[in-house]
Amino acid sequence: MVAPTGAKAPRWERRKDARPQELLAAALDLFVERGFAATRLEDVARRAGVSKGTLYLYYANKEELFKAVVRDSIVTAIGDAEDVVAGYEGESGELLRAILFGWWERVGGTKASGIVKLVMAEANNFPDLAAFYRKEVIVRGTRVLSSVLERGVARKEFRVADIETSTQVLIAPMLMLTLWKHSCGPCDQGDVDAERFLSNFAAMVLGGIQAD
Amino acid sequence: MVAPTGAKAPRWERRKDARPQELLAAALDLFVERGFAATRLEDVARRAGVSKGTLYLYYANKEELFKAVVRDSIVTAIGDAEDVVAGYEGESGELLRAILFGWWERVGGTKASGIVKLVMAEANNFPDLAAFYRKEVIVRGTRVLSSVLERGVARKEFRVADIETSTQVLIAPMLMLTLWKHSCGPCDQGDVDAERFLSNFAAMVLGGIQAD
Amino acid sequence: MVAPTGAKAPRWERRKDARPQELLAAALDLFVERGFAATRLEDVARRAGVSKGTLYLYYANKEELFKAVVRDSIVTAIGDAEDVVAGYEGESGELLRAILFGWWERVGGTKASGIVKLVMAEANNFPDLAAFYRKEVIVRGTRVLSSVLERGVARKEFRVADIETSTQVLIAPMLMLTLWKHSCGPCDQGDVDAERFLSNFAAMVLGGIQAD
Amino acid sequence: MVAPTGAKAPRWERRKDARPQELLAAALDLFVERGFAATRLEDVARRAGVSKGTLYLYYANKEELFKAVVRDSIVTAIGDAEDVVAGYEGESGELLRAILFGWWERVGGTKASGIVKLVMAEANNFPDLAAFYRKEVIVRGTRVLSSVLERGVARKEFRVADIETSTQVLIAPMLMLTLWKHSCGPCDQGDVDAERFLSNFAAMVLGGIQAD
DNA sequence: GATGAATGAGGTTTCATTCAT
DNA sequence: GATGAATGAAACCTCATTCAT
Repeated sequence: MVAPTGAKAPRWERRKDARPQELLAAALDLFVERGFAATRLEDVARRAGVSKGTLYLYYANKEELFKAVVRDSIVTAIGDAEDVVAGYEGESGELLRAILFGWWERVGGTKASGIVKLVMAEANNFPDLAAFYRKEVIVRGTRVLSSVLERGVARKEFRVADIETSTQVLIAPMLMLTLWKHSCGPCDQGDVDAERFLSNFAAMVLGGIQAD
Repeated sequence: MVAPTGAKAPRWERRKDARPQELLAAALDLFVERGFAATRLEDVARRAGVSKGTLYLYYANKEELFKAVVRDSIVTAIGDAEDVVAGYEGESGELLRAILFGWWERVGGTKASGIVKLVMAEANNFPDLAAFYRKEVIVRGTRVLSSVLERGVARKEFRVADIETSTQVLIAPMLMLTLWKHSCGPCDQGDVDAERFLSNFAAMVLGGIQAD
Repeated sequence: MVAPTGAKAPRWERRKDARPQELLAAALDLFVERGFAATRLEDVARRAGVSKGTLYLYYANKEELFKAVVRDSIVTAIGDAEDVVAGYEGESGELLRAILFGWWERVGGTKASGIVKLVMAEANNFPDLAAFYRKEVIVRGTRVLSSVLERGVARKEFRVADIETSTQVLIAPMLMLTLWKHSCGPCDQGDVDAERFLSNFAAMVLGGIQAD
Repeated sequence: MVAPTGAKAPRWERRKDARPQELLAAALDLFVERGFAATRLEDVARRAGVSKGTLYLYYANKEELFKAVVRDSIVTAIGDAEDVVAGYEGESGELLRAILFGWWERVGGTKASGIVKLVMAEANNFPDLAAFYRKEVIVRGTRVLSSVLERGVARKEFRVADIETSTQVLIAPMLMLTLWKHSCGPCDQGDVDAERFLSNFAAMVLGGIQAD
């Protein structure tokens, strides 16, 4: 017999704590695979190994589940990026590279990037989701990048004419890279070497904006 | 401009002949606006000014309607491109420019480009549509471009190492341009100047492959 | 062969026109029998001899169906009463009797009175329905009665101190009578002779308010 | 006031004993507010400050909980009335007044009267509840009143032709008074002065049946 | 050809009830 | 005793498709 106090976490309790993550993982898989409207909650539940009703213990409805997936997979990453920027002490070029590569590691290069494609495809049909996404992802994501540029300018490490435009220039190819990854089921194009693309891209951008 | 079907068709008969076109136009609008699954046939019918039942007189089901839209808006354009290539007498660089600009005029720059995005977003959920699209659009479209390159090589106007890869290199930015146009509802980026992009693109490509 | 023009209404067309009435009748039956929440639309449809989906061709949802039932069974009666009052030429005491008996004939004495009970029981749970009912039934119904009293006063046939209070005094026993009819399933009281009750009631009231 | 179960029960044990009462109070509140079907057991449990599972330790299911509420709020009052009648030594007119006022104090004038309305509204949908209510409330309640009348007749204090009918005559206005209290959310009538109504009613009835 | 009424499978959501801890 | 996570039947509502007229 083992000492019953404290050490032994009951199997079931562990599952309970893990439930939300299991559900989010299953939902991410299916949302990415089928889109928002075509994903059936029963399938999400089954893939997570629970019943339909259980899903509703954790998420009030389909939209809330989707928001939770977005938060878990993207918003969190943006939050971390914000923290990195806030706490960074070094050179701004390094910081920009770190942010771009971090994004690829956490979002662009993972299943989460499928969410980006999904939103593009279905946002028209679900205005509430579009509003949520715009506020939590587009606005916040844009702000992080802008803040890095501003930091560089303030420290005289960057030289950019217009922060807003420059931010868009940074975002566009990232988006492209993401779409590329997800749009080639029916296109049948070869894969892009994302790492090399990112490296080249960072180099080009920094070449263009670094102060000297 | 489309040549009239027959010179002596009475006016009301033209009306009847126009039915399919009106249906296709309505369907294109709605498919592009809402996607395949989210488009309701009743809405298509209403927009075309007919009843739901009438739609089924012309198209056996939703998928057939979609295929007809694709044929009408994209496959026809590809067919015309094939004809142009087959009948072309001039220099291959000119031909390539004509094909690229023709694509923009007929597809990329029109509502039809929304179909491209739609297929990327929903092909997973409708394997039959994906197969159709691959066969009628991807394969044939790729073949046209390849044939231009082959023609250039054969006439010693182009110098390309690998036809297949070069074709992909041609297609990729076209696709990007298309997606850009349709994916920025939620991205909120500014518009791209497509004409200039195309011109630059054509110049770059031709600069890279032209024999001298 | 019969002349095909005009005269021969096709069987099916007749059914179509009759559909709403059949649905309303079925819905009234079930709403009265089971209450609003406990009535399943599938049962309504089945009782009307159609499928679930058909019901939605005529009524957008459960609440709209209920409103239609109320309109068909009660609001219409109130409207007719309004017309009677507006067009009446005779003595006000006669008019008041006509209104009270008309109400019993059209509502109180019919299945429609079950709606009154239903609203009392469930209005708390369905605020939209309560608002609708208050506006279309309570307010309008009260107004008709008040208008009769006002008419009598204006023509010096009635003598009432306060129109509003007197209207309530008229309504209360009517409501009681209605509830009595519907509340005795579980109460097992004997039936009340409604006609006699109404006669006595009208006599008493008129005795109390008639000018001389 | 309720006599404590046992003199030496420790305080926390009293807490435990109080559980059922807390549950019954919460259930009464919600049943009266929303009706039987629309009341969610989770809400009952939460209002009583326990978990949903705990509720099932005390009551096997929703119907049993409802029966317990009826027993606690109405049947007990009837039982007490039975005891009063059985032990009464005085004049029967006094006894009848005591019974009627006792009913108002314990049931008609309290939340419990909402149960009466609820049963009228939903008994159709829950035959078991209807049977229970009929047996425990209608029959027993009727019997108490009948027994008072019989006592009066036996002691030559009352003079009634038909016990059964007279009992109904007694019950009817009591019921009306109850419904009045609960049915006027949507009716918007002013309140009735219940005490005065009861006094008058008792006087009228006694005037009618008292032997001299 | 044209209509539009009718269908019914399929999706989301709710909630009484159970049971491992 | 107490908990609350889990279940799954059932209800509302949608829409592609059919078919009598």
